[in-house]
Amino acid sequence: MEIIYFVPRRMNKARIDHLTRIANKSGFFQVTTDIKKSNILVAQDSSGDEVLEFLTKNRTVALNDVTIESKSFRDVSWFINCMKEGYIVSVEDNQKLQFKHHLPASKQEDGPPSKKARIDKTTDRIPMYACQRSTPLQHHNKQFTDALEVLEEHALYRDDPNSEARALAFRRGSATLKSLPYKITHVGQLKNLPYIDSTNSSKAGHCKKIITEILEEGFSDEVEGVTNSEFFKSMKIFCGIFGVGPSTARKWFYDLNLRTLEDIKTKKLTLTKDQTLGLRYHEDLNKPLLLEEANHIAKLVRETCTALRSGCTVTVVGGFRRGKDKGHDLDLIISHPIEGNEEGMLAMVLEKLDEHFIYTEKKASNTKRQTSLESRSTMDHFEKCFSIFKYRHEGSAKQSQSNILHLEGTWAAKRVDLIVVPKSQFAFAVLGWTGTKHFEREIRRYVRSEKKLVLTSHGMYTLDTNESISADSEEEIFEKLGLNFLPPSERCC
DNA sequence: CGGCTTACG
DNA sequence: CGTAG
DNA sequence: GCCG
Repeated sequence: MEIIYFVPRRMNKARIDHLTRIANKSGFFQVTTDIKKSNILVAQDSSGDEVLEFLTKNRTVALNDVTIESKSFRDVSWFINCMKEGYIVSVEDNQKLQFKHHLPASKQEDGPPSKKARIDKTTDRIPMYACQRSTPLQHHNKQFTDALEVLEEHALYRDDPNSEARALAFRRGSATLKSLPYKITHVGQLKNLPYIDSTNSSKAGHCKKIITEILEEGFSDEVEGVTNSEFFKSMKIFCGIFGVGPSTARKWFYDLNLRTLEDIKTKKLTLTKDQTLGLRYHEDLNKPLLLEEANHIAKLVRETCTALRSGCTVTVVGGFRRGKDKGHDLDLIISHPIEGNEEGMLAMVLEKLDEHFIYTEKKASNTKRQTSLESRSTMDHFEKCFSIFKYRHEGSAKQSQSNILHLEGTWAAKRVDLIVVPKSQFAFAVLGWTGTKHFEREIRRYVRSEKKLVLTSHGMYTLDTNESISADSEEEIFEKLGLNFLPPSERCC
């Protein structure tokens, strides 16, 4: 049983009464108004120094009764977390109240999340575009971003003409929080955050309401309601099928009253080719692709490519390039240091690895395949391929898994995307296929509206005259766009 | 109130 | 309408 | 839904 004292600084009586009530009901907290009897002080929007100053100024306590050594000083977000989890959770570093003279002792380092370049020096505000900010994979506000992304997903499912734009707004709010190098612990910290706290409007927007709700209650009624709704759950299942998007899923839900994966499988529906395969391999395709498996496939493709044409490069892009250790697919860019030497590689590699591919959906590219007559007519010039790859599991000899025996010939279907590009487009393809999806939208929006240029995964062009702007590396593209370079691991918005 | 990434089948 | 970052 |  922890004895806690709520510091009545920046918390009104009603708030403290409420917290006291839920604490005393918890079974693991006892609230006291006698600070000397407490072992944990809980405060809001305050540093440790501010708490000490407040207590002494209000003569709540004699100086020696409360010291840094004798009590634990914690932010109210820790308390809220405990109430949410139903037990006393460990204190995160950013929930320990800070004392200036203790600074050098513990924390100058804050772990993986990067702290660099987050405030625009001229506007004193976090930059508007996610491509101007560092966004690490691991961040401090998952509780809030998960909630906002549920609303984003829900908006995409809804049949409202403005729903895509609303979904985008939720994603932008989420992306702002992911870029913060600290955890949000009180509403005051939301001030001026792009896509969360409007500078103009005085009334709280939707994103801000959700975050506030979670700060105060530990959860959001609206988000919980959406998550548990039959509509959301069914739409999530349906859209989890390769080849099925919101439109098809809505028809199944509303017109045919279907709800579960079983409904889809048993009902004889008219399915597209993608959907048929999406259903057939649903279990495999919805199991995560592990980094080790991805590297194995990449190695096979790389060896095949270099054998076909020496000098060929095969680059892992997508989520794995950003540093993820699992993903839903593998994205590979095939290229060659000599312009033109990449031509025909996709067809060759698909033929060579024919028995590894269950399904291949090939796509051409047009953009500036110049002088339409000669190169256009010549052939099936495909340069993109979305495939389902037959991944054979490795050595069944391993004894490590007690009962699970990997039989020889056991395999799983995995999504693999192959993209072939000439050297001149390589940097743009790498930038365009490394993601995230939101990062791509943001950098393209920035390029168009701030630089009057158009950015695609093939190149960059002036908006008015359509002149091409070349680049040989991602760094060069960022540089030409006036952006600080962000390594892939900091594009996780 | 307009705009919201871009390109492929 | 669906796919991709 | 949020921004200019």
